[in-house]
Amino acid sequence: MTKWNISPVNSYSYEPLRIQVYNVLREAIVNGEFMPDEKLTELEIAEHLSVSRTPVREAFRMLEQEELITIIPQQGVFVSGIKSRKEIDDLFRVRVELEGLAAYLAARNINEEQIKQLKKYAEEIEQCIEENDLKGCVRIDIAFHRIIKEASANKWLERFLDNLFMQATRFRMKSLAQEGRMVNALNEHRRLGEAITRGEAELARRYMEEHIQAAWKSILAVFEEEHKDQKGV
Amino acid sequence: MTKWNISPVNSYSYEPLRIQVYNVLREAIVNGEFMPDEKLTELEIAEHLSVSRTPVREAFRMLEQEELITIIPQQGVFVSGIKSRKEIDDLFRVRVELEGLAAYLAARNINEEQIKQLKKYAEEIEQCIEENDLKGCVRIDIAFHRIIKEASANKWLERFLDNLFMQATRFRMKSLAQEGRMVNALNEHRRLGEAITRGEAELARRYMEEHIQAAWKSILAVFEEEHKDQKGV
DNA sequence: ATGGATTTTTTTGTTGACAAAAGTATGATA
DNA sequence: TATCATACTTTTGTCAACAAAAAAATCCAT
Repeated sequence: MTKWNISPVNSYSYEPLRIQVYNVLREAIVNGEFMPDEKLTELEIAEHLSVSRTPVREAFRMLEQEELITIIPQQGVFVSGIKSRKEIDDLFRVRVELEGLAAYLAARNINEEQIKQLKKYAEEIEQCIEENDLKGCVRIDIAFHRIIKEASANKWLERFLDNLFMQATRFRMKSLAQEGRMVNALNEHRRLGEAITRGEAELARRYMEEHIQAAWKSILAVFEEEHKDQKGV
Repeated sequence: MTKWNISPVNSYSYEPLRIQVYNVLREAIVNGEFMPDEKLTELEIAEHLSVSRTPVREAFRMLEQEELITIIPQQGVFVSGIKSRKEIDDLFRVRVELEGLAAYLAARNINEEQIKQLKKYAEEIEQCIEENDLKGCVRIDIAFHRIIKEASANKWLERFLDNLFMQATRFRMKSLAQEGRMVNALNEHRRLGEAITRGEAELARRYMEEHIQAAWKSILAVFEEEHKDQKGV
């Protein structure tokens, strides 16, 4: 039973099992613990986590709405995977728009506490780059975007960005690993953070749009590289 | 047992019960069959639809991800309702952006079949206005936006717009019922449809943004009217 | 009557059992 | 050997029963 490395659920938690199972599975999918297109069977997951099928089924229904899995009735549950260039384009086309809006709103709403955090991350990421700490970079990149998302203080925007973010996560590491991408991202973050801090909303939006577009291009490059000898398969 | 007027499920359908229940409940919520903040108990819904609690529970998990209901663990399921001005603002702030993007993409992707439909709706809505047929207007307004959404051919955009659209539906009727709003909406639709048909993407985006902003203002007016003597309650 | 503790009822959370469909293996026939 | 029908296994869909928590009702003391 060591097929997967997924955290157990906590029997002493007051949270319903379905929510714990949901969290465990979401993490596992986002972190690539399950392979894309892999079939997840209720019983197997349930036994791994030592719960019955019911909470697993309910967790599946929740994950389905976020496109992390695909449920085909009477057949089963399959892990979603980004498989075509169009899917990447669809994802980033929307992300450019929504992250841009988030930056715009953040520049108008951000409070002192959040500004302080933004500055802290700016310093930390600089250090990560010096040490060539890829994982640290990814962690801070995520935190940076989270602050802006929260500062936008718009429920729908936050929800949608969460969805898109999870989908993009699998690519983030590979993208940042590219030569020069990390340093570019740092610079993009810096001027973006400054624009938000100064409350220049339209400028912040433009910088964010350019930042996401750069990430888009970078991820496409990774994708094309991975698929260059699989054309027409 | 005539508390609600909700459609029964079809025992001969091949669709799993959870999906049928989900569809029934979604329609009921969007059409205002349930009151906002009303508590839905599993057993009551199950008995109404002559199914067991299991498919009802699974339908609840699906509806939760769309914010149509709020689930509080160990307490129950409550119908969501738009209750504050900020919630309307949050909704429309994002909708302006996403509908605008949809119009932009539609102008670049739309096919002959969809153009024909767009023109058909333009004629039909004119007739509805003459006959002062409010329900017809709403129906066509929905169809009009659906065509543009589908023409955008972006999975994420379509999903998010669906979510926002459902939330806005409860207000749509009241908004269009306002003096002059129907005629304005018609004109906005017309120039928007023409821009899309001609493939003028940036123009289509601007027209759509203005159209959604007008709807926003109109809905705010309705909302303020309804709450003008409830300040500070 | 009012407030608070206690019992009763209702409702949610979880489980295991059964039915039905899909998937897999077996075997006969050409 | 390939193909098709049949039996077998696995997996999903649904249900009913039980456990535990929350909500409601009852009772008592003031």
